[in-house]
Amino acid sequence: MQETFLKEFQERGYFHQCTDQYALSDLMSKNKIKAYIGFDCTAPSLHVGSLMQIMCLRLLQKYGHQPIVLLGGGTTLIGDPSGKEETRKIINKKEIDKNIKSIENTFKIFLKTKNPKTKPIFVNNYTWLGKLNYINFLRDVGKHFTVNKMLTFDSVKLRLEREQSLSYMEFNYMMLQAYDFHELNKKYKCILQIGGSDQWGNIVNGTDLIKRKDKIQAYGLTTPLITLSSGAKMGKTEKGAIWLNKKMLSPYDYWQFWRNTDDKDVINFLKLFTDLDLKEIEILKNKNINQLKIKLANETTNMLHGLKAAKDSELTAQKTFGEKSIGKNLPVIKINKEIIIKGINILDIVIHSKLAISKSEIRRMIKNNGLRINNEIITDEKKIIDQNNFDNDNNMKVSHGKKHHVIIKII
RNA sequence: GGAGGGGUACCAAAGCGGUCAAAUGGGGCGGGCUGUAAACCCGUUGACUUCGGUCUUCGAAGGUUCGAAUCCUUCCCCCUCCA
Repeated sequence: MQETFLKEFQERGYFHQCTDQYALSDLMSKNKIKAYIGFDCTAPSLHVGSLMQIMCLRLLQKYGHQPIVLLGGGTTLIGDPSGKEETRKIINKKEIDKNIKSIENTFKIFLKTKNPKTKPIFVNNYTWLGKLNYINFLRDVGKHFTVNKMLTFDSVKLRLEREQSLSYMEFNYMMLQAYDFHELNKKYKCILQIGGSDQWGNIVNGTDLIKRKDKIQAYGLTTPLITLSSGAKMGKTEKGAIWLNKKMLSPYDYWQFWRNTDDKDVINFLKLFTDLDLKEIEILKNKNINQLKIKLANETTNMLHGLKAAKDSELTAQKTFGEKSIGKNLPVIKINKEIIIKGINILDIVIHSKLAISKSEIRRMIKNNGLRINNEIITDEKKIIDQNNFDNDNNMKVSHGKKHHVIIKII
């Protein structure tokens, strides 16, 4: 079998379902196509949960196909009920537009933008959805949908079964997404939509609509939902989402996220989230698991934040966890010289460091031996911090547990 | 519109006049073991505190009471059945 998009797609573990695998494979090995993935714009950044989709777009480029990135300015106004147990809060258009700009920048990092044949086409479905006329839409598009069938889709069925309310607005979401596909097909000859497995229903509706309305065969392809070995959903952690944006999550924290991957997930993640050759990964398998995690963290961080950020993060981690010294990529919090000369209570300086949000929390940390200054466990909540706690470079390290460290620097 | 059920901390869920800052489980955080892993064990999980206590919290606002998450009134929201 020749090297094709679909082959690597499967080998890397991106494949879940396809409307017609063989026909699509055939088409894609003979022609260069355009394929699209839609993204929600509910936040100013995507998070790791969307990374696999982004990797799919990169793979399209690798094989000479052109990705269309649909930023759902219109559909985000409605809210996709797929995979959600309850209605999301509705956000306004202004906010969405701001989010779109920010997210678009992320794509420009992940995707190659030079080659005119494969550079991503950015579209915002508000452009066409915003103009729709209700009566016309019902006549043109609505007639192709039966409520009987719509009720059988998981996004609807699950809500009904769980007795969670589903508004009429959300109920219409799948029609809008189907219409998006039709629109992109008409405008750009886009023939394939890719999405997470929870998008299957929405995608199939799109191919159906195109078939009925335009008599064109379009395809749908879905990726599996990635859950960690622990069963948790990818992308959301205790501290919040793993954002693909350095303003919202520092490169060091991003690196740490990957560094802390469960043993059982490491090889899969190398396949899913790095560009490493599959043969290379095969060889790497025998390496020390912690070396592999570092490799994974370096590759992923490099892809998003650049080589320097990846290397700095590795070095900082090495210093922090290996030598227990101070690495430069740790977050730095500044403090005024006068405050330190006077002396400041340990509780106040930890609040200042943002490692905790309340003094009670710090008292608890101290009680549980979880707070350290320069690697020394703090046992007295009345301790006063002054110049003597800082090194020659005016730095002091504050640690919350083993993993959370901050540098306090006198200015 | 009618009848019923319900809204409790991050989530689920108990409590139904004082012993309630509120059982229990999950999640989170910390500690131990280890490899910055998993599993397991232990502690902790409203805020402030001079560690004596003080303040705020059981959908919202009022009221009864020495005392309310618990009783009453009004309002808001959710669910089920009927129309």
